[in-house]
Amino acid sequence: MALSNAGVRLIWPGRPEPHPKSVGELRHRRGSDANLRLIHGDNAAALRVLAQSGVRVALAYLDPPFFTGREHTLVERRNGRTDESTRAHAFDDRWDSLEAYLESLVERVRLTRELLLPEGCLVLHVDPRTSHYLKVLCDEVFGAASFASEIVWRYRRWPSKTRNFQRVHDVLLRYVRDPERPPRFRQLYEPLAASTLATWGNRKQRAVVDASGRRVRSSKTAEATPGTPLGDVWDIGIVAPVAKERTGYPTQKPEALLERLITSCTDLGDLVLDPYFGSGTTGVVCARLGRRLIGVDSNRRAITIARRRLAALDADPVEERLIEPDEAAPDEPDAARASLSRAG
Amino acid sequence: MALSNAGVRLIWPGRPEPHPKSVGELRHRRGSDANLRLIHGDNAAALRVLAQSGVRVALAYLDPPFFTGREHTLVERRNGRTDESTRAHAFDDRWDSLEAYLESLVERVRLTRELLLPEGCLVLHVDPRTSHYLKVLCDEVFGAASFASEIVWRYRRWPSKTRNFQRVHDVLLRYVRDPERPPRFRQLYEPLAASTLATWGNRKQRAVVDASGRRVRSSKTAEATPGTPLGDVWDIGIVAPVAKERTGYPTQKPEALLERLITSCTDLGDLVLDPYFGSGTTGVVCARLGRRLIGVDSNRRAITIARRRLAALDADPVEERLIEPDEAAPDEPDAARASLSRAG
DNA sequence: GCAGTTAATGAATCGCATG
DNA sequence: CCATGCGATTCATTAACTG
Repeated sequence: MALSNAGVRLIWPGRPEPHPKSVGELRHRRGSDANLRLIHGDNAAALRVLAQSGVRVALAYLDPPFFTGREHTLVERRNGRTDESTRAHAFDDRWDSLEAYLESLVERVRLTRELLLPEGCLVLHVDPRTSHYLKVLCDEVFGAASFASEIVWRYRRWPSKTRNFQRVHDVLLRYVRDPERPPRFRQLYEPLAASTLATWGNRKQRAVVDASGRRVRSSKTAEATPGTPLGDVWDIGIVAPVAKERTGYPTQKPEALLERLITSCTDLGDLVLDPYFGSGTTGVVCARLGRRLIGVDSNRRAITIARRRLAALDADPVEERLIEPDEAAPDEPDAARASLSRAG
Repeated sequence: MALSNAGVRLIWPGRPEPHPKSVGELRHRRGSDANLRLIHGDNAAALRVLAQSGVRVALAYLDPPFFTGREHTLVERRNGRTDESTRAHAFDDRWDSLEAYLESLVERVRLTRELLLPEGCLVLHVDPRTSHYLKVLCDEVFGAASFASEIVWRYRRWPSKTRNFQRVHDVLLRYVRDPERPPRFRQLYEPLAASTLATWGNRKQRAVVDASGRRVRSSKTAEATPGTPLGDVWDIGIVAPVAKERTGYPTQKPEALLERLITSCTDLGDLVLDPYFGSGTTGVVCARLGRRLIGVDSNRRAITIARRRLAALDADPVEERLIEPDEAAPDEPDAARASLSRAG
């Protein structure tokens, strides 16, 4: 039986219907490499502008706030050391209610879906305390048949004292745009299980069937196996607190995680979208793997950190500022601008 | 912010309100060890009877059908070989709709919750395609604050050809009865990560904090570490097709999985409830670990297989037959009885 | 009737964990 | 080291409905 969720719906008092909004415009600021676009502004508004301009992406990776109820800050890092004096606002993860949080996210998911190529996919990175609500809502947006995978990212961290199992995983919900069409997918492999290796070495097995067509046994072949096809539970270390990879931006995701996702779900030259760009790990991996990118973040410092990381890879991303239709000033001077000039 | 789901509710046309039903009665059949009770009959009806008799359990493990849309069968196994000629009905996993499936399960969850000790917990073992709907519904039954863990069971299996990540995990949703009270919990440990072992060996680390109370570094201590506290992602092998552990019953769960759960969530002598008993793996582990058990299954062959497995451990479980109030015959003869007599 | 959609059936598959 | 069995796979095909 195909999983159909027709009729099952998540509701709450005052849940709004989606409705169109007027779009803003993008103003170019600096940079020369149009394969890497960083957009400073509200992501919902940016997604509307991008939709109107006809942009279509192979992969959208969304790493939104996790409903922690906290305001998250970032620290400057110089020579691998944090400088506490420069602690600044990164993003606000305080919400009036679970409903408000879900509404905000599902609106972005809905807008992002419009930007997917027919063979494209969306990956929503969340926490196992909210993933279930979001899965139900995303099933409503995409249709349950478009659900592809619940990817479990298993990491290791400093244990906390609790009368419960340590929470050591995040959840990545993957949806394809069109379930009828084979999605972009490159088969990756992981090492064989120890027991298989012990029994079979790295030789492929072949099923042996008898005259009546029933299988009787397996046999070893001369062919070497590349490993077992990659599963949906990924054991990847977090970015260690002292790692060189650290940017000082909170909730930074490891490059290995993004690399696996981008390699699996896109081809060389494909366009990747990240509406919650943060310190730009997605951008770094895209630059390294030859994928094009659009990253959006409402925080000026995030854009600056991402720009520096990309500059270190000899990339010069185009930077744009989103002008929303109701903004009075055409291109207001903002406080961060001076510091950016120094940085650039 | 504590996760509150007040106001968010899963609905569908015709979703029923829970309502009380008249209870049946249990009729004793055979067996002498009242620490192990096997009940043959509909589990919802059995849960009502148990509630009325005042039974309270420390752990309820529910392993319901996974919404596969198939009828599952079992085969006889003699000397580790399957005999195809004896293929028989095990359980029916065909449903009119997702709604019907959810309704059936959530009713059992609601009834099971009533049987939990204040410090007890319920674990619902499901599939990542339905886990999200069930989590939303269970949050409604228990309150979101009672949600303890999403446990991910990662296993290894034969890969299938698909343009997607191989699905290699199940989900176990754990809820505590009373979030205000410390639940039964025994801290288990797993081996340290390879990188930790390389740096620290098996010595415990101690956080070193400076005068201002901020942590500056860690130091090695003389104390040996028992490992890292057990996480919520469990890597446990499936029961191999040729393993001695195999019963011939479909969807059999490995003893290692139940052992970890039961050891963590119960003390010696505690009562465990399994309303979807199947071939009785929960019972085998309970008998081995000195826990008491109530297992319920509507399939006569399942009860028979479970009884045999327990007999092999020198246990003689009490077997009961549930008589529902609307049943005409007081204790009807059933076909399986003769074969059971031979077995017993 | 016929096209279109859905459900049931059959075939292919190879890594895993025993014995 | 070698033999063994198989699937809470997935994919393709056929059969059975529906309008």
